Amino acid sequence: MLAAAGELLVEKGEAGISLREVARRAGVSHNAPYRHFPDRDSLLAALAAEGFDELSERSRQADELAGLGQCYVAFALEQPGRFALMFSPGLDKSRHPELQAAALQLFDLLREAVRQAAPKRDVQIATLAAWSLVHGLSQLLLDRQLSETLLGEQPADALSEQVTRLFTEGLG
Amino acid sequence: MLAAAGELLVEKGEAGISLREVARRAGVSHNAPYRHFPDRDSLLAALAAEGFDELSERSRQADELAGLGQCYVAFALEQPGRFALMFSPGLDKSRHPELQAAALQLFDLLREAVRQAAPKRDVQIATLAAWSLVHGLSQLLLDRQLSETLLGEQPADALSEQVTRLFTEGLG
DNA sequence: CTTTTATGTTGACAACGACAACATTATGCC
DNA sequence: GGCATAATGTTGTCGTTGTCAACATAAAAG
Repeated sequence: MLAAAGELLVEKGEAGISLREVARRAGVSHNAPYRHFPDRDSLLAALAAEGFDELSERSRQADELAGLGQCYVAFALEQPGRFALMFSPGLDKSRHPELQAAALQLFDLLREAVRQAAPKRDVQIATLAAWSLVHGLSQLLLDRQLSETLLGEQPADALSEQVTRLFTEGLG
Repeated sequence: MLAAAGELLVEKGEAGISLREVARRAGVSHNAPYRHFPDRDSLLAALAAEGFDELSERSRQADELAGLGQCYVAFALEQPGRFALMFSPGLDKSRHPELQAAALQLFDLLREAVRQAAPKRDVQIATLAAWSLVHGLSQLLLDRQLSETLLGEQPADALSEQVTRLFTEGLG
């Protein structure tokens, strides 16, 4: 189920995921998914949680704060549909505890990296700022219409590097 | 139509907007909306464009860069549904030129404010960073599950003030 | 006054999420 | 082995939705 839904997510985005099409791709009847997920939102939540887990896994392999930021932006650009789903306002994290847990795990990682990079700063504020920066940057880069007109032709990873450097310089 | 859709947006969010319910609230038949919008996405695009226009209007009344950032975050918190819609990944801005224009107008405003606040910086990078910061901050604050656990009890506007100040200090 | 245009209506269709009832398979226990 | 229980899959159905087509009406233009 999750594999089929993942394909759909890549092909058509969040709105293109229907339980019936998932079932069709999995080669089962139109109601089989209900034996694994109580409703459509729960399937989406599981997909989103997968995303948080994968991003956490990748983040663990980045050593410093700047690398973690690059990691974040790179993930968003590689898997735009998954990224959008992870922060979809329609998905109420409070009703899907395993999704909430997966998200918090990622943010704990980020907080630790910030703590190590800027021990003198208020960790709360600095973490908030760091996350805001990489998350907002990802969103802007994904919004291709805006990025093309607003930000010339530079490749995305160059931009993300410059922005994150501007930030880490400001911290020190 | 737009008024009825706006109500629905506030009450149930983007996913809760159906053309038929909009028609119902407007007191017309289920297909009347198609005389004004070719499809559902076009109605959403018009709603989103309204949001960009309103935010641009407000931003014009803020004088300095920091105030503009506060303005952005405040708007997102006041009208979460509208804000989410404005940046909904499902809405292809390239297929709705008036939406794209409304969005670009807002970003031009931001760029001018950045140019004035930090004349020595690379305007492109600084604007990108500034937008990323306020946008990401808005998203994090809207994601209540994350904000409650990650950021203690501080009121949102206090957080946004501290974060924007951290950023403007870093610029100078 | 007539023609065109804007707007609204009715009816239909396929797809969807969700529910209920039933069938099948697997698993654990004796 | 054999049987009970849970897990999983299926068929059928309902209400809702987006969208299309055909038709009706009102407003505006000539």
